[in-house]
Amino acid sequence: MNDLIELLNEKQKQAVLSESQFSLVLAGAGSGKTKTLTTRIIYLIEELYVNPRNILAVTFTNKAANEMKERVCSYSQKDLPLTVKTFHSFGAYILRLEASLAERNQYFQIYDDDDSKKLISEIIKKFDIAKSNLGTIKSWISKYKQCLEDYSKMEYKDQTYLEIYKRYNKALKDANCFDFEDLLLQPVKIFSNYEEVLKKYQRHYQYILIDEYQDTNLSQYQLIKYLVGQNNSLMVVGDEDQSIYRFRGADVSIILNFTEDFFGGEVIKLEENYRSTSNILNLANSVISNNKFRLGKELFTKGLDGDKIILFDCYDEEDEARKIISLILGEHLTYKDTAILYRINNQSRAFESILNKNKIPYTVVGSIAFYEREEIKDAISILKWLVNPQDKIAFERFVNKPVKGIGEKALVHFYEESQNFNNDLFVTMQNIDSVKNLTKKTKDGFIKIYEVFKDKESVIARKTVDELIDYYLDNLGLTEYFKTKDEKENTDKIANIKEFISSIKYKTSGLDTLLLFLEEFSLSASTLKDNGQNTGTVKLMTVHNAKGLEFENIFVSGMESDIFPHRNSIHDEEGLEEERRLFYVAMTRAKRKLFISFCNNRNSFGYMEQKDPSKFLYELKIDYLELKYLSKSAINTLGFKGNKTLSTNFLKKINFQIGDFVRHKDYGTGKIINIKEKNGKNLVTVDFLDYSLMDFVLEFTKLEKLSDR
DNA sequence: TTCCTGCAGATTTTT
DNA sequence: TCTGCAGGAA
Ligand SMILES: Nc1ncnc2c1ncn2[C@@H]1O[C@H](COP(=O)(O)OP(=O)(O)OP(=O)(O)O)[C@@H](O)[C@H]1O
Repeated sequence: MNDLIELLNEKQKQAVLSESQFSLVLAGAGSGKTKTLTTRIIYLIEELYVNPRNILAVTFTNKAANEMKERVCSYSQKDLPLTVKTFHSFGAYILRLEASLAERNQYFQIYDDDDSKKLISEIIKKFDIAKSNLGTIKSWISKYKQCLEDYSKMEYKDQTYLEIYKRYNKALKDANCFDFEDLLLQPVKIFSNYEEVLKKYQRHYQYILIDEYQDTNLSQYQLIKYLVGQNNSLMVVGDEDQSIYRFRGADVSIILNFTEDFFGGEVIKLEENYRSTSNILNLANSVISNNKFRLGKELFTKGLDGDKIILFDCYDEEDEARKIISLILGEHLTYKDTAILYRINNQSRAFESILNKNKIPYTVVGSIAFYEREEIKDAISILKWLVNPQDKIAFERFVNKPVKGIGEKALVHFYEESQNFNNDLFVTMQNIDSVKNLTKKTKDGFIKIYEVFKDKESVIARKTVDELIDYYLDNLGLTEYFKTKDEKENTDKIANIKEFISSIKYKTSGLDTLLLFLEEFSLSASTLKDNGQNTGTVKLMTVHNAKGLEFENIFVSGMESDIFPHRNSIHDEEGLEEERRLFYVAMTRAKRKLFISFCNNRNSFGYMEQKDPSKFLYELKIDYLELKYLSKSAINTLGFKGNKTLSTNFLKKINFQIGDFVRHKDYGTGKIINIKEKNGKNLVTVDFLDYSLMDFVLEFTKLEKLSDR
């Protein structure tokens, strides 16, 4: 144990050994907050002989939770029963045990945003509300739950919304489901209503530790406030400059008010950064210091200056991807130590396609796109409905697929009758004769479904999760349905299902495993596929997803106005400052090399749009920058007077040779017949099939290469 | 009442 | 480029 502690600096040690009941570690990026928290857990177990059962550690993502637990256990070299979860998975865990106190049973399922939206859209049909308001209402409801149903906190007040809210919750209850916000709200309600239950959990979790406390929202805070009783110890760590989840209700003032909320709390500040070179740190600091709403803090490193940060501009997003690739190859960056970060998910497209073309292995981290495919959602819905036959949203995904005459109206009659059977849709099918107004065809459809599921209990007991998916997709006719679709529309649905099935780790049969699988899927679908096969790949992710991570080499891409800061966040100062914090988080992920790029044009909905550099780029201090790959015009625009010349060498390296076939957006396909230098740029001559010869300045033109080498 | 097709409109960030 | 859904055919 001492060996571990000796590796820490004085401030970190102070935190690990702290005897205060409440303590806050407030420190900048890369100062070892997570490491300190983890070491403290080990210290509690190994030195203070705290029973691991009595420890609750809360992390921001499930991945971080697994890693933290893994670290603690590997130090002790055994599987310890400590609880490391996200707020949401902790909430789900409590609800699973106390479901009846929240009017559910233990088989409840968790609705994702899509499911919630479907439920809401059913409800607003009965109101005079346009479909286009669905998104607004969904976020209103989320917000209302996040602030613990405090109507005075809602900016927009509307009695109709409240009425919808009531019906929505009733529908959730009838479906025996919770939405994501419920996972926090309902435990808080339980704790406030049932004192003896609260006491039980207070006794259980004597030591509570929370990472990334700056991104806590009110319901999470209240949950902790309840859990921390007279005798509980609490340590939180965070950095107000890294608060980036305001859109989810995160409130920085919660961390700033810590010493008042938890009276007498000790505050420990870590000021030494162990992650980044000093150029990276200084550059990041030059940006974040533009924020007004911050405490301001010291952050230094004893490390090397390191390389200067390379700032470069690109013609468009594909050019950006190509340049990043040539930098990765040119600078000999190891794939696995390299991450490309971006503001919005769809920026990954260009990177993926160009990385693919160049056969560079990559992993998109935290992308849920795969799990949002029709076939995957259908498979999951079947499983969800198997354990929870009250779930209409799940039922509707497969009940009429392939078509068997069960439409909207038929379902209305069916659901009406289901109320007499405790909303159990399986039992309702069993009693299909009592459903009125069904045509013969429709009724036969229901009977068909019933036949497939009538022995579901024994099938669940017998089959593993992957076998269940296979079995029911086959029997419901979905496999056949997808096969036909694959052929007709040239999709890969069957292949996707195969891939999904093979990624399932659970290999035992039975209801318990199924429940476990579904809970993990609902809470962290995006990390499911992270199965160790991703070593040796370049990582692609949003900046939000990079929170808490570190890489040797970081590319921060798409630093353009409207994207970063995002156009929807620039209307108030707080939004803008949050975007700046996001940029700060992005830069401080880098240990050794940092690259920042932006495009002068970007495709959006098939149109090429001209782009301006992000306003944050003007805040970068030139002392820490390497501008050799930045175009002259960009140097002028950004007001960098360094006046370095553009390296033509760099661009040549990327690609084009005489003899290459290329495609131009307007002129079609052609062959490069000449390349020459002109004013420091590359002038290419292309012989187009449908046009005559054309000259282009390579740097200013989008030419797609058709053949490789 | 169900099914199919063409077209308008969409993209912030996530547990 | 992709997707959901309105509107009309069956
Ligand atoms: N005392 C130390 N000596 C050497 N390395 C350290 C020390 N403390 C932390 N580190 C290293 O510094 C890096 C950053 O640590 P950690 O991720 O815990 O920081 P953090 O404050 O949680 O960062 P962030 O807030 O940016 O997520 C890690 O690689 C960690 O191993």
